Amino acid sequence: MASASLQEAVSVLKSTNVRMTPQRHAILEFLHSSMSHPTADDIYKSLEERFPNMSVATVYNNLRVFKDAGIVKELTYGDSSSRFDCVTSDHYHVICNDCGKIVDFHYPGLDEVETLAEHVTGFEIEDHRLEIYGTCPECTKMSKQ
Amino acid sequence: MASASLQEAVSVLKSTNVRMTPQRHAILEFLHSSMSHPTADDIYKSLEERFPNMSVATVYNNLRVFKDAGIVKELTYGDSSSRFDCVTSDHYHVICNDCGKIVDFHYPGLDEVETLAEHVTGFEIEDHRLEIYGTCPECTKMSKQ
DNA sequence: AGAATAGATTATAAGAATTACAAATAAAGA
DNA sequence: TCTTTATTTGTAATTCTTATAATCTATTCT
Repeated sequence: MASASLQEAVSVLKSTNVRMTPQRHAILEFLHSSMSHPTADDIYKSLEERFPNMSVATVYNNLRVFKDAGIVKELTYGDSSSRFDCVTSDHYHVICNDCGKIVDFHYPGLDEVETLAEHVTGFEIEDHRLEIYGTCPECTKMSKQ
Repeated sequence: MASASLQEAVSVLKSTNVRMTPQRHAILEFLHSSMSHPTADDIYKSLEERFPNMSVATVYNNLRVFKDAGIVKELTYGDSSSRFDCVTSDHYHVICNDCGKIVDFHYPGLDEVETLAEHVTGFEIEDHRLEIYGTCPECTKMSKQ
């Protein structure tokens, strides 16, 4: 299942003038296999063994390429590093305010909101971002002790 | 109307053990008068004349104090600076992918999403963030020329 | 009011994340 | 295979944000 969406991502890239390099493939592979919404540095470190000479710049460059191609999303968090998530199915993120854990949350896309925003603001809407914040069960338990 | 919500913010702060200083008042004042979701640096620069000796650290410190008190929200954007928005009524943001313009968009709160997320994930949900991305009318016009 | 206490500000320096740049390298099509 | 052009690399630089310690100011207690 991971390999299917990975193949899809690869073919999306091929359809533009983006070349497939071993580094790119490895980054995509890691993103698709990982359920943990890794940071750029996570990716860099995880590929250190296979690509001892790879530069951090390569990771950032390619994440931007993937973002522009629409196959990867960036989740930003003020001071701390961004996290990256491959676009697979419609899902949102529930994030713990205490420990930072990110849990996927499946919910139908908010098309209605996009449509209304389009009418009200005159923008050509392309996308939206929804995140839900709270305290995860583990941290709740901790704080009650 | 700006002064009413400003007064409210001030009294929220007073109810905790947060002291009201001239700098804090000025930062709050600017946030409430500004419709532009300023960055920390915008705030710093705008108060340069009135407070020639104010430190950038003071701006950041106090924005954090305000965030913790729940009267200010931070909007984060990966590489670029965070923007800050005073919490007034229920509204979301529509953001232009080209020029970065931020437009307020009034929409009823997504309570239903929060409730469902709570049930599905077991989190104690506190909050959510929704942003809608697209191209503003001006940038759309530009690109069609 | 005056002294003590706790909180706030300032200035600077450090830290971390991300990008810019130029040279070297490698992919894809002719 | 050869050529063109995208990509990688390594490093330096930039930018945003925070840590720290000294100074200052507001509040509390007597």
